[in-house]
Amino acid sequence: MGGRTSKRKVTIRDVAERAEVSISTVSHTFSGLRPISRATRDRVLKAAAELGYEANPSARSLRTGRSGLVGLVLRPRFAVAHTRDRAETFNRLVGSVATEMLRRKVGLIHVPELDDPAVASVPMDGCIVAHPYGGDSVVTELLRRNVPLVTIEEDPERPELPWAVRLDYSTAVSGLLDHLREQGADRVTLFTGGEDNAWNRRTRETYHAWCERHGHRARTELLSESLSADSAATRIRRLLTVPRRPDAVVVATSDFAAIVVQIARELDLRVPEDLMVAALTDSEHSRLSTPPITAMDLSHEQLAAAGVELMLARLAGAATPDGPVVIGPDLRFRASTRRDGGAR
Amino acid sequence: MGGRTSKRKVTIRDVAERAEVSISTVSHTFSGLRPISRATRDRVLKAAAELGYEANPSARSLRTGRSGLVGLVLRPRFAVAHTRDRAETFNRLVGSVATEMLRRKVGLIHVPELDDPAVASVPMDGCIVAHPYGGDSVVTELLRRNVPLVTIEEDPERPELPWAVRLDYSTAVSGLLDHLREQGADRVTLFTGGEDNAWNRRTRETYHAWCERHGHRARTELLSESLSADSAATRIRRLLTVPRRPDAVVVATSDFAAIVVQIARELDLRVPEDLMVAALTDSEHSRLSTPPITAMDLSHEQLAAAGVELMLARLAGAATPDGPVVIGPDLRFRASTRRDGGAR
DNA sequence: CGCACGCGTCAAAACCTTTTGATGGGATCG
DNA sequence: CGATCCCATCAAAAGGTTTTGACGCGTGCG
Repeated sequence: MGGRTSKRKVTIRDVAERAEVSISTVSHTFSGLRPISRATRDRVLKAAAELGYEANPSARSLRTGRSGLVGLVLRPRFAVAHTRDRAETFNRLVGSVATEMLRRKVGLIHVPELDDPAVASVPMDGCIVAHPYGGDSVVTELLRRNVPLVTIEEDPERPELPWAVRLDYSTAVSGLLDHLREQGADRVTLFTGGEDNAWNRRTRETYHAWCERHGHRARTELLSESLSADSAATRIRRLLTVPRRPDAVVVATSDFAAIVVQIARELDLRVPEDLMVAALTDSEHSRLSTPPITAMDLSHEQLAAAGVELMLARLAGAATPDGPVVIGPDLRFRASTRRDGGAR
Repeated sequence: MGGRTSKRKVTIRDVAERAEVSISTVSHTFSGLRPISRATRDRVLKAAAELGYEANPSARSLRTGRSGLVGLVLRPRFAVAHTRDRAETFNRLVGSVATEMLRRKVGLIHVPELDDPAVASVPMDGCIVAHPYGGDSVVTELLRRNVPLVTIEEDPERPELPWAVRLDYSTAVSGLLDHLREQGADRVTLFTGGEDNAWNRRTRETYHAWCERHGHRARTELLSESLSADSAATRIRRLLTVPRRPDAVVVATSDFAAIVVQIARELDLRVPEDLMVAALTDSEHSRLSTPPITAMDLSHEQLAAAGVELMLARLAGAATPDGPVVIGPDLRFRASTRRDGGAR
């Protein structure tokens, strides 16, 4: 290496010396907080450019108390999940939050760990928590630390937090159930997920309310997200060979919905004629299945955009909103629920 | 709010006062750099817990010169791309880097902007640059700043940088061309992308080398990634209605490959009998098309895993490797190139 | 002519850590 | 008993920035 690139970083002091001004003058030149004469400014700018000066971000945020960075925590640690369904959800969520942040030129940090003292904590001005659990410990911790918080989907135990974006499950899930009924379904069973988050809770609630409203006998089965494909298949097979089996199932995850379709074929049940299948989240599984599976798309992109906007507004000092921003999930009607052949 | 949560953050000084020890003793208690007696340690730990002390990350990294964070820059600003193809690529890449970093409990920062002085720079110990352009300006800047750098895919103008992960296009693309030839293709045209990155360069080079090796007349057409679907369609239509039109096309992006299939149908060309189609990147477009399109999968997950591992090794002080880590892309043979009906 | 004020600049404080040389006391060894 | 060493702790420096009170000088106004 040439002697050109020395190990030591160039600091504001180096610039000041070279421009023959004080340190504070250099700072003011960049911040514009105090007026600087034209001549001095030019000298400082020239010196800074020649030296390749770049303010040390740690020193800056130590002083100002702000880092210009926003944290992101994904609650179900999708990362450890190995199913393609969850990977797609994770990727879409992370990708769209990142896209939104990049567009606004604010740095985004994936927070590795909040509790573990062995893991260095990160300098963030605020934190977005996506898909918190009920009474989520990460939310608790962030509240304790006074870190401005925005949640994507609510913490079901903290409906009072107004800085949140949430999906309107009530309308969408009712719409889906209405559709199944219209298509002739009589015994709709819900295969719900086991994680305690808004998605599972609200869809379940809506299902029960809808059943009550329509005098439909509510029937739910637990199909934990953590099941392997094989265990899920075994369990599904059992659930479909029961007396008075359902003629329509709404499955939480779309990979399990695809398995339902597969098992149905195995059992010589035609989809949708003998069994309709719908999923409460959309992914390539539902789209590539034969027949393609009706699904509720969780609008991750819209959730992310609204969440980021909310966070930046909050950091900019906006007033506390009255309540969460509400986004409508999109229903994607496909062949797995259309007995009439797709007129809709 | 109760007076419990005061605005001021609790610092190491508060802990020291409460535990009636010096500041340095508190620091040593946590770092373990110097021995601390059992009694004192307990007192300090208790005080810290009661106060909810958390070291200020900025102050820490100012002092130590390390932040424990790794930056990530995606080079083609996929973010501004609106095609689903690019969104999927972006999501997969970002998602798998994030997954890999979370698994290792190191914070990851999406770097919003490196050149723009108006955008605050970020505290990172190293930076991963994915899919750099030839002579990439971001790479230049990072080298100038002495930031430890790892690239995912090489900067084509800087083949000498050993801290890199790259794909072995030579084998994969040759394999794809061999396959087309086996299936009876005689006039293979390459529809290449316009961006100057390793993917476009290396695939083009391999194509030309392969043509030379087999006495095949090389024919390439530029199909810029930035074209809208409509403009791409127009251009593709023209390219397929030329005298002595190709009987196989290898298309850079999979969304354009899907358009090729569509136009072929429009022109009454059967795929693959009259025209074979393959893509140099895989996405839902290629999988959902009818017929499904043969594609080269860019193994983003493997690239990400290797890139992250390389970065952490570098930060941990590993020796400079001899050369880039090489990953093999996966060929996904599908109906769009199988005249023999899928025996492979 | 005297006073107030605005402008451009400077010096110093503050932000919170980690690191390191120094210190004092007790144990160990010759 | 004196010299040596180790252990636990402390005080102070250093890291690079932003912010703010102060200062000197010229200008405008009464």
